[in-house]
Amino acid sequence: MLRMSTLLLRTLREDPADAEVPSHRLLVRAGYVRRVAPGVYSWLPLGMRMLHRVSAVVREEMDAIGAQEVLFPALIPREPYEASGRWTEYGDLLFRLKDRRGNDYLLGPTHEELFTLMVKGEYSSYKDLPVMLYQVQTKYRDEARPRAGILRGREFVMKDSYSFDLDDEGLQHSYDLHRAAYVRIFERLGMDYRIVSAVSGAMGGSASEEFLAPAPTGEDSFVSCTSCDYAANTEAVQLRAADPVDPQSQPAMQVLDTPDTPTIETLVAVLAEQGHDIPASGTLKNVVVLLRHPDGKVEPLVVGVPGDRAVDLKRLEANVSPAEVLPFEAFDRYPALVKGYIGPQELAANKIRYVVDPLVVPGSAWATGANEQGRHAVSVVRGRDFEPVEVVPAAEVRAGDPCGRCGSPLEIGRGIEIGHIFQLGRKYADAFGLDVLGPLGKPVRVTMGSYGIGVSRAIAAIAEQTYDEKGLVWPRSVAPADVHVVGVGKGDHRPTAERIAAELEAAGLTVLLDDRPKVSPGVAFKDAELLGIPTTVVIGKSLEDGQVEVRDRRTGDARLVAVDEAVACVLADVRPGGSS
RNA sequence: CGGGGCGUAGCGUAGUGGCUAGCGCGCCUGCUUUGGGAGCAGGAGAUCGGGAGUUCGAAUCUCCCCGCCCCGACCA
Repeated sequence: MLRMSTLLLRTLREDPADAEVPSHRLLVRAGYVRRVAPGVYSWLPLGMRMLHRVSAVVREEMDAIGAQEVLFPALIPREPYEASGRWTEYGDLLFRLKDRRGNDYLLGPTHEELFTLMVKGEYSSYKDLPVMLYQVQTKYRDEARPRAGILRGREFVMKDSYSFDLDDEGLQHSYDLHRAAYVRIFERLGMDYRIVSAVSGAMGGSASEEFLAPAPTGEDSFVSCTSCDYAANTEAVQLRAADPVDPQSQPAMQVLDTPDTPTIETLVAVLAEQGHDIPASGTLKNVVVLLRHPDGKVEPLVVGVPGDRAVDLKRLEANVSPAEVLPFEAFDRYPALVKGYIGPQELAANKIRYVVDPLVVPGSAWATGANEQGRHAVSVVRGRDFEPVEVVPAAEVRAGDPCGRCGSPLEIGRGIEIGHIFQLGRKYADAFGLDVLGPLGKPVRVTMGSYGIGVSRAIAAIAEQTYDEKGLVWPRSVAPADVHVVGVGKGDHRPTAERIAAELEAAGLTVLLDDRPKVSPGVAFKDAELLGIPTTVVIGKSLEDGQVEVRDRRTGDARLVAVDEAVACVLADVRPGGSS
């Protein structure tokens, strides 16, 4: 039994000044977590219980698909990450440290390397596969900007698992098992979630899906179709583009004097004055970014998008991964790039890479820069006047854009990434030479999948989805206790509260008992609401009539029941099916 | 990395050169109170982020440093 008289818990009457998002504010106020450093939090007893409960759900479902739990160190020597290339690829995101002898170590951001090495070290036959391993462990990432409390921390608890298969078919099977397990996990956690297509990103590999918890404070934006079941991270979305046009059917390119038109807005106005009625969506905006490749090489990249849209840098970066996108400023070193008047016509001749968004379809005609100060060109046609080296989705996606699958309008939402599953392929198997001997006596290169759930983040995400103006409102499956027993007033209220609490505990429930001496009813009620335990039993003035009150935190519903029926009544609420 | 804001007790804050740094919450002692963040009385708790400087006198002015929070990472 959790007794509030002795529980390490102090609720705050006021919001902490440094917390903005609801989950952060409430988890601190309700005494679940405390900040130790930016993005680094301590978990107090109630928060710790939640970590345990969420982890338990995750473990049960992972075990159920046959995954085996292991535990790797968080403190890892440099060598494995050197071998995979991530010692450099991860850049500043990696926490690095040295031991007393000057040897390099890191705090693990994810553990592909060590899992791969473990399988390589223990297994050597195709008969050993497939195998799935997982751990629940603390991860470290030196985020540029930790934010929102435990939603994006630099230290966080993650379940990561990895599958090892002989072939693509096996990988698909392992992936499907994980996907189904994740569905069960997030259902059991009582979360609202969406499965969206994702870009596999820096990890390499092919199929990839994210589990997003829709919430206004989420950092990811995703689109979902209003008529079919297509949903995707905005970075990965495929829009329906217009059909290609025959370039020869377009009028000839024409260069115009357009003084003082460094922006799309000014350009459209000046073109209109000159009799060219071209909307912003008919202009071609050419944005220069700096691309940094994994080998350290840096080059400018010009990206063409319709002028009425911004370049979505996250989407661009996701689609040029593993290269990194940086702001470009060195116009003085590239005279071919005339700031404000860039057009794609001469970029190839100047050996500058030019890519376009799929919205810039083959044969389409555009008004764009003429690569001279104060001049633009109209009827500049893809496939005749310029040709991109590649088509890269990079334009901002807007609500109402056509679904790539069915053409219906898309809607946009924000979500918190709580899970990510993807088919890694052989990147790490190649890096470490992970082979097993096949049935024909020849080595077979193993193929891998990688699957993660943010355990601590899930707690914050649940808070974001369920809180109300009074405080936290936990789903039963993760709440730090099943029932909160509050005894207020004098006389025999307290002994009765003790008795009911003991009976509830004997029935197998986790009970939080407010047995603090001398707290006023108001304080006890406010705290109960702030803490968010799903059911509260109030033993108070109605005891004179032989009744106690059973409250539902989520609905606010309160019922008076006879003292003798209180335990049965609570049990019926906590375990609706009557099972244990 | 850029921009903005902020550092005063465990938490929230007041205090623009002048006496012993004030208030609320929380905490301790006593009495009263007990269905919606109780009352009275007494108390503990602060190197005012750090350093240097100006001054008879600095939380307050100057300089440097450190830390934190938020926003932005592009608009050609």
